[in-house]
Amino acid sequence: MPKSDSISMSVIRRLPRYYRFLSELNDQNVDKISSTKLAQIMNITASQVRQDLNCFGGFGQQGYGYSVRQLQKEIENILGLNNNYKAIIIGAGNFGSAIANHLDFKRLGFEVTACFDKDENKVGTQLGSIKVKNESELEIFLTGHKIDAAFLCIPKTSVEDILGRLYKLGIKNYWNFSHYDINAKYKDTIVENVHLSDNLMTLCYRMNNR
Amino acid sequence: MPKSDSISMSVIRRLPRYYRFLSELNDQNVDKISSTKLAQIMNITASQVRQDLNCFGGFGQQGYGYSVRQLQKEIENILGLNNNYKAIIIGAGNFGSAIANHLDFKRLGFEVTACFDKDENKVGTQLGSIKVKNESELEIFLTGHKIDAAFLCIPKTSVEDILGRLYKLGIKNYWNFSHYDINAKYKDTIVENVHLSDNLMTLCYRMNNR
DNA sequence: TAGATTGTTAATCGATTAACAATC
DNA sequence: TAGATTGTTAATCGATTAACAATC
Repeated sequence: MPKSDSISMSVIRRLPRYYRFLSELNDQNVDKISSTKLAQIMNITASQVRQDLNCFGGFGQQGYGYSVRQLQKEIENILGLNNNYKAIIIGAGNFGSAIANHLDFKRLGFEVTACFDKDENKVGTQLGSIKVKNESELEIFLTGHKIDAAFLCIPKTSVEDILGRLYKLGIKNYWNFSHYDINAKYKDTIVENVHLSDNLMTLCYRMNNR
Repeated sequence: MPKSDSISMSVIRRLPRYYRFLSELNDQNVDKISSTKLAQIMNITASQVRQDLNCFGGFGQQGYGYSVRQLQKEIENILGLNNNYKAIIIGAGNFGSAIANHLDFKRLGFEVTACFDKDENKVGTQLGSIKVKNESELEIFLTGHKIDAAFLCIPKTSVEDILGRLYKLGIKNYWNFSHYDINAKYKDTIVENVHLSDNLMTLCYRMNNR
C-alpha cells in the first residue's frame, strides 16, 4: 500500500540498510521492535525511522511497535528484491569476478545470466557458475534473451563502444564501476555508480584532516 | 589557505569529483575555466561550485575564472593525495586483487606495502606487485612498519577477529568492503565503507519504481 | 483503563540556489 | 573604463528532529 508520490533519494538509499538490520533481527528470532529500539541499533533517530517507513505505509501498530518479519518483507517488496531481474556482466576481469563470486545476486533482486569479455584468453573460462562469452556475441545473445540490466566492470576507455551497443539493444539500467558518465549521454537510463577511487580519496581527506 | 572550521560531508564527498574533472580538463590543456562552465560540464550549479571551493579558499580571480592547473593542485592538497599513506590489504580474494590490480593507489594518496590472507593456498602468491603474507605474520609486520590504514577485503564474519588485532596494533583508518560496523565498535576510527550490495539494491528499487 | 508507541504535523537545522556588490 | 566573473550574503528549499494527538 505505497503512499509514494516521490520518495527522496536520501530515504531510498537508507532502505537497504533497514533491510539488512531487519534481516539480522529476523535471523535472531526477534519478532517485534519499536522505532526507538531499531534506531538505537542502527545509530539513527527514532523520528527518522518512523518518517522513513511512513513514506511507504503504516507498517507499525500503535502501542506495540513493528513486526520484524512483516517489516522485512515489506521492504523486500518496496525494493523489489524478488523481481529476479536478468542481468549480464560486461568484463570478466578482477571486478567482474569479484562481484560474480561474492555477491548473492538472487537475494539482491538479480540473476546474472551471462558474462562477456573481449579478451580471447578470458572467453570460455568460468566466472562463478557462468561461462564467459566473446563480446562479439553480444548482439546475438541480447536478441534472443530479455535482459534488464548490465553490470559494467570495464575501464572507462572501453565503455563508450560497448555502451552504445547495449543501449541500442534496449538496455537502460546499469550498474557502473567506471567513471564514464552514462546518464549524461543517455538521459533515459537508470544508473548506479560505484566510484571506488572517489571513496578512497574521501578516506584520504579524512585522514589528512583528522 | 584553508578557511575550514568544519566542512560538511556533502562538500567533502564532492571533492574527488571536482578533482577528476579538473584533471581531465588539465589533460586537455584547458588552462582557465569559469564556475559557470565547470558547473555545466559537471551538471551542477555554478553557485555550488563557488560555494564548495570557497570553503577552502578564494582560488579564483574575479572577471577571469579559475586556473585549471592551480585549482587541480589545490584540491590535490586539500584531499592530501601526496601523503603517500602506507596501507595494507587484508584478504587476497577477488576484491583484494581487484583493487590491487585496478586502482592506482599512488594517485589516490596511498601506497600498499603488504597484503595478508589466512588461506595457505593464497600465501606466497602475487597480488599486483606485492606478495601475499600469512595473516599470522600481521603482528610482526606491523611492529616493524608504520602503517596508516587497512583495506578490509574479507567477509563480515572474518572481520571481528582481525579488526581487534589491527586496532590493538594502532590502525585507526579503514577502507571497509564488509558490512561490519567498525565505527560502532571503535569510536575513534575513520572508516569509509563500500556497500556494494546496498548499491545494487538501490538499482533494483529504481528499476522496480521507474 | 493505563501505558506504550505509532503516524503525522510543526519546528529546526542544514544544504542548495539566487542575487549582487566587490574587483580583476 | 566596461565586461566578466568571483566571493559572499540572503532566500529558498529539503531533510532531519521534536512534539504530541491518535490509537492499539
